[in-house]
Amino acid sequence: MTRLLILWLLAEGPLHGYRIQKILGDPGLAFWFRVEDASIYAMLRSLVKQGLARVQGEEREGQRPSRTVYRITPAGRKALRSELETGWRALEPSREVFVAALAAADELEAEEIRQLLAERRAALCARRARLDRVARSAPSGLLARREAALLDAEIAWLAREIEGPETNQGETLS
Amino acid sequence: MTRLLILWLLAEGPLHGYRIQKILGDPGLAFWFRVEDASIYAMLRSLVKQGLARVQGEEREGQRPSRTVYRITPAGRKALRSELETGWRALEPSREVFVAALAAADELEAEEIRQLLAERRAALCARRARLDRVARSAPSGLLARREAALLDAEIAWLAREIEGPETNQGETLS
DNA sequence: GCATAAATACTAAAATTTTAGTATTTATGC
DNA sequence: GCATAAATACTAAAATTTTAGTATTTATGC
Repeated sequence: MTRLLILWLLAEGPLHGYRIQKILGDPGLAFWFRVEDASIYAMLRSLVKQGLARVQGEEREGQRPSRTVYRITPAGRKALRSELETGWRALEPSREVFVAALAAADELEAEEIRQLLAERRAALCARRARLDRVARSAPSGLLARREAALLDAEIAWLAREIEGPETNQGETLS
Repeated sequence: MTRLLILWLLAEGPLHGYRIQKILGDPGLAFWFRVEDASIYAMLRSLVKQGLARVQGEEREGQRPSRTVYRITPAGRKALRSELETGWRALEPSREVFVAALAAADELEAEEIRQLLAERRAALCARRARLDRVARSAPSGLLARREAALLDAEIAWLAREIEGPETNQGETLS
């Protein structure tokens, strides 16, 4: 994912690692992605090693440390296209810890679970409210509309789990 | 996530790596998680290193290679509890390549996008059908009901994106 | 004007995940 | 009965991600 994001940014013009840090840290993008600073630099080195990017040169502003500027290569553009196609088609299993925690629900008691689900609902509602504020600066409307649909669905599901066992007639929480 | 899953399985009794492989490979679990074989062995070594598990001994069946059996330690049980609590609370940004690909939608043309979205809808519908078959053997009902809610929401969203631009009056696809 | 905090531009090492195997043993088809 | 495929139980190395920094420069508060 980091690879795809960085190739995508480089496709629009040469950049240095720190600039990429700032771009990905902007609320419009950080809402969706979390890429550690160190991963950016590691990925840039890896792209160069694979011939997908190359060092364009060094830049310096005032007395600040100098910055290494990277530029995408033609091979990098091809790689971006192919990563995009596989990315669009990818149906990956979730890597969320929350999903693993749900699987292990039998380790917790029903009341504890209800409490944690309520906490999650509050957190998701907060994220939903933030989404409305960030949607305008989203890199793509598709992304924002999908996120809204998924958040609404999960919030509705949580409400059913928290309040619903009676209406679900007799279904247990785990 | 691998850490949480393996601690969870070990909490129910001593296991060898290959057994964990088989358990996680069972359709009931593999539907939700994808853990590479090699990660299991690496994680077991890491758990031992951190004192969360220990080697109980070697087992051997017939002429097959011997298996190293691991057992959770009290520290491991504590770690499981704490991973569970943080896992339940975790609100992680997605690591799906698809999301990055959506962000980079501007690299593709509208017609190409429509095509890819249709493919995804088909793939999600297939997964939705499989879910109905697997739900019974899910490690927790919470997991299955959440997945159903999210899949339905994404399928509905895709339908809107694919067919809807006219009804969305003038909204563009990206 | 001086102390403290924040920003700048990174790196090194550890942890984890992925890719690509290995070498043997048992099952299966003809 | 023999060849081939599949299962068993893993390992090594590369790629990637995370954690925890570094050393300087500029901004901010009093």
